[in-house]
Amino acid sequence: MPVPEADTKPSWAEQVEFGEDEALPPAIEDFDDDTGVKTVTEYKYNEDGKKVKLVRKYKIEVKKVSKSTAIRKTWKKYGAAAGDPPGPNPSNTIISEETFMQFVHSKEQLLEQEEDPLAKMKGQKMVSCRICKGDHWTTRCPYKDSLQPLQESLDPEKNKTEGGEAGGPASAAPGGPKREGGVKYVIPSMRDGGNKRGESMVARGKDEAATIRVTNLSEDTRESDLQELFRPFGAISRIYLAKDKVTGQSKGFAFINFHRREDAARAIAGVSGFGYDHLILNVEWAKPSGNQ
DNA sequence: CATGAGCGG
Repeated sequence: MPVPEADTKPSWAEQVEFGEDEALPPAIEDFDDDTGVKTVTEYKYNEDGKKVKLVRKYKIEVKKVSKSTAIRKTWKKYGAAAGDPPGPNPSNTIISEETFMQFVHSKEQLLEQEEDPLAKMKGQKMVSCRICKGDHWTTRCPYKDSLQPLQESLDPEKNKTEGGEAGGPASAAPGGPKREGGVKYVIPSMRDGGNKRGESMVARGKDEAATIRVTNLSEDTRESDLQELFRPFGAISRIYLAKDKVTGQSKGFAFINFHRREDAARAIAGVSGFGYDHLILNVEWAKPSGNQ
């Protein structure tokens, strides 16, 4: 007598004993492209321990996906999910609301967000150049001599009456008759927004950074004496001998501006420690004066 | 001993 073949399916009682997840058939998803209705069929146990079939229908808003997403959708499932039907498996996947990410495009932006807004204010002048928008006064703009005359020559009238809108190279130049087709010249270092931070230091390197300070001057030293003393090192653009405003008495130190920084450097090397009158001179690079 | 003055917005 042949033994009846054992049923390959576990009995209902066994299924219960195995625990809920064990025996549940996988969920089935079906999507109708025409109606946009997704049907999800899944099996669960309700509170009474009864196995129930749950059919849910969703009206799906069909969205366009990116090309790379579309390609990913063609991938076959693998590993533990190899046997799953297409689409997300509700037993291990939750479709939630769209999550938006804020992308940071530069490190500076990131730092600005993290730093205390007040922290980055300290030591900064709240000033914006009318010519190049740099953080210096218009009168100190490194491009004052090149950019502004150019703007004025392009548009002499409008530039005079400027004052409504803040006029930079972008907004001041296109005011005239040719504004639509007019090409605004932007010097190379200022293209693409420029680098407002680095540029002022570079510009300073031209004249201001060629300033030396001489201390330990005797009180009867005059500007003309300094001129004689430093002239051999190179062309001097300015000499300032600090004096008391009312008495005119020398304060014993002076600033010498050279045209070329190398000359200033040689002057420091040559004159520092030099005996002048009854004193030994001290010469160093000058620091930029206090209020700029 | 010691870091000018002036121009603006």
